[in-house]
Amino acid sequence: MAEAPRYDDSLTIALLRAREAVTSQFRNHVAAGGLTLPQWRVIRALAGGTELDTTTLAHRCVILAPSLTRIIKHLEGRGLIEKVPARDKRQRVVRLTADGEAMFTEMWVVSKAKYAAIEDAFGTEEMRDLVATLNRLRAVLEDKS
Amino acid sequence: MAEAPRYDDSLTIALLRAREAVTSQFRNHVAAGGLTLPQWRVIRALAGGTELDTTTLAHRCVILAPSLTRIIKHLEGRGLIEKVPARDKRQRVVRLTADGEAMFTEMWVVSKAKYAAIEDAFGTEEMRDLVATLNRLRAVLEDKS
DNA sequence: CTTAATTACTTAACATGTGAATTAAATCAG
DNA sequence: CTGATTTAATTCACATGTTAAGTAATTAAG
Repeated sequence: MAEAPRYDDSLTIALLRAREAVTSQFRNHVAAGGLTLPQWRVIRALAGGTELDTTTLAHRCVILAPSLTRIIKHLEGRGLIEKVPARDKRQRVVRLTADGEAMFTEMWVVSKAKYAAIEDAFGTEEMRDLVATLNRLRAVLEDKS
Repeated sequence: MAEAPRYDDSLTIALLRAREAVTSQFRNHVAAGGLTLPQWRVIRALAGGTELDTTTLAHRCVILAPSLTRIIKHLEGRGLIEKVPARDKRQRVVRLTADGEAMFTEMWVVSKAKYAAIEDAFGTEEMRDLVATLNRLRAVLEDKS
């Protein structure tokens, strides 16, 4: 009979749960603005007049290309982002519209406060350490490949 | 003009990337067995003759109920899990079939080795600390609610 | 015992995750 | 300059994430 593996101690499960715990702190807020969390990540990445192509945007927001195609279409339809002509005509470069910047500015106030509250509850130094540890884990795994 | 927020230092992004880095170590392996990662989590949770209702299973595997409904239907159709009569007729209690146990046993060998390799590359103690930290983060956030 | 409230799960609708195949544009070899 | 290769996005097909609504069974209130 196969041993019944511990599961609560699993790194995979711990990461899933932690991610859910953190993102759920923001989900209601961005939903009140009619956005999903992936959509909000895109808005945030473009804030402040930043112009980005799809590949860079996908990487920064941790969204796969097919999903990003749909999200861009959606946000463009809502008038929150717009295309920018690019030298390389294969690329789709986008930026926030004035409405998009306004949406970001309005949401960012509360979003930043929520992030600060998490930092406050968990510990500023502990949080910085955790992010560093997570990035180191990623670096180690990417080297293995 | 809104300040352009740092993004690589974001806890949310770090968690997303770390989760992706870890799960991607297993995705190809379970895909070779015709399974997705959520499906594999279900199989694993039921390994060793464990019988579980949908709610408990959903919690342990970090899968939402509607997704689990579909996954159970899928795995049952493949003959890897089966229903168990329950006193409470609202509940759906399931367990692995003989085929399901065989599938788990076969996949678990490699899966366990891959997990050990991660532990080896990242550090046993560091990994235990990381899991503990992630669980503490979750506890802190759940208290805030 | 009967009905209201609760619980466990399912269904529905839409958004995203994921891998494979496609299309269009840029780059490269000859 | 031409054809082969590579690159950037998109499209397709299917699985899961997410919320809200719906159904059936249990429990609780009277």
